[in-house]
This record gives sequence, structure tokens and C-alpha cells, in this order.
Amino acid sequence: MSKYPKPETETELKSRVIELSGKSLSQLADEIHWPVPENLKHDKGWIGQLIEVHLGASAGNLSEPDFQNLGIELKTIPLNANHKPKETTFVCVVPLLSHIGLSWEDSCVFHKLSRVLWLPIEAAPSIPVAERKVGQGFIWSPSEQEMQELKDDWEEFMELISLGQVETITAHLGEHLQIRPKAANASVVTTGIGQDGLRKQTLPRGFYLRTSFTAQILQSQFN
DNA sequence: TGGTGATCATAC
DNA sequence: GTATGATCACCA
Repeated sequence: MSKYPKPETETELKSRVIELSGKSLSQLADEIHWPVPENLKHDKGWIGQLIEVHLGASAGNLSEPDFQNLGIELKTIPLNANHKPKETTFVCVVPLLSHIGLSWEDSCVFHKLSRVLWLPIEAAPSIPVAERKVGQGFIWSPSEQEMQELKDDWEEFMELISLGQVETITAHLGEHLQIRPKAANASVVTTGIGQDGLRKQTLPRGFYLRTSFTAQILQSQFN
């Protein structure tokens, strides 16, 4: 889409983010001739993809940062009526087999969260999707303390997985990160390690950031 | 009513 | 199935 080429510099990206702030989703959708869904029940990724187009993110389902040349990952963050995160944030799929010898610095969580463009968007159910407005986006990296806490969570999870305990992991575990299912439905399977140490088919899972953590990020940015 | 567990669309 | 993008829906 030549109308929205990829930003070549961080400065360019930032100025485009400023241009988006305050705009409604129907404005953005109209510009690229996209219909606006009544609700997101069957279009859960619609807002994220709408923003990707407008910011010129390298689209597609590649395992690359959204802005590969800048090393920046784009995450929209839905806000409730109190302007706090409404949902957890998906980070990446949990490695259940090829994690042996994987270090924190080589993990998908480390890479995805090293540099993130957070873009808050109104998501209170009382506001029709078309009327929801884009907030003020900003580029973020974890503080030293946040990075350490994320690493601690990650290492706790990876140890359990190595021990074949993945099916004992619930979303209650983890300070900032949590592990929850990540699949089209409960019948999807991937290969993991069972309690006997042998391969076993199990439900794919993903790492998610708790809303308390993303709330902390927003607060440090706007307060 | 907030969080956990489940689910939806789409490209390849 | 795995990757991208996430929100839904129910129950404690």
C-alpha cells in the first residue's frame, strides 16, 4: 500500500502516531475503504490490523517486528471506561519443545518486549466501535527492574515446562507474565513434554502481559 | 465484575 | 499447525 509506506526513522514513526491520536476508528477505516464491524466478536484483530496499515507496519504473518528496520513492535491496548487496560496483551506463543537450552535473551518474550510502540485505544463497550478514538501512542522499553521481573517469571515458567508440568500451569501464575491457551479452539494440539519426559500432544499456549503490568506502563508514561 | 480459560479471522 | 492480530464469555 503505497499510500502508507513504512516509516524509515523513529522520528517519522512518532509523527505518524501523533497524527493518529484523537482520530476515530471510522475515520481511519473510511480512509482505506474498510467496513467497520458492529462488534469485534468475529474480528478480534481488526483494530490492530487497521492501525498496522495506517502506520505502514510491515504486514504479514512473519515472525518479525512490525517495524523491522526500527526494531519496534506495535501493540494496541484497549482501554475501559476508566482508561485502564481492558484486556491482557498477547506476547508470543510458549515454546513447549524447542525450548531446551533457550536463554532469556534468546526468548520470544525478551525480543518482543525490548521495544514496543503502545497505542491506547478506547474500548469501553458503551462506545460503538466506529466512534472509538485512538489515544496517544508512545515507544517503550522495560526498565531494568521490569526486565528482571519479566525474566524471573519467564524462568519460572520454562522450568515447569522442562519438567513436563505445562498442564499444571494456570493463569494465576506469574507476576507480570501469565500463560493461557492460544488456539482456535480446545481441540488444537501441539507437541510438548509430558510428565514422563516423553513427547505429548497438548494445547498450544501463549505468554500474555497482565493488565496490572500494562497499567503500570501507561501510568509511568502519562503521570 | 474482573480474570481465567476459550475462542475468532486469516495467510501460508 | 503456526504465525499474525487480539477479544469473548463465563464463573468464582
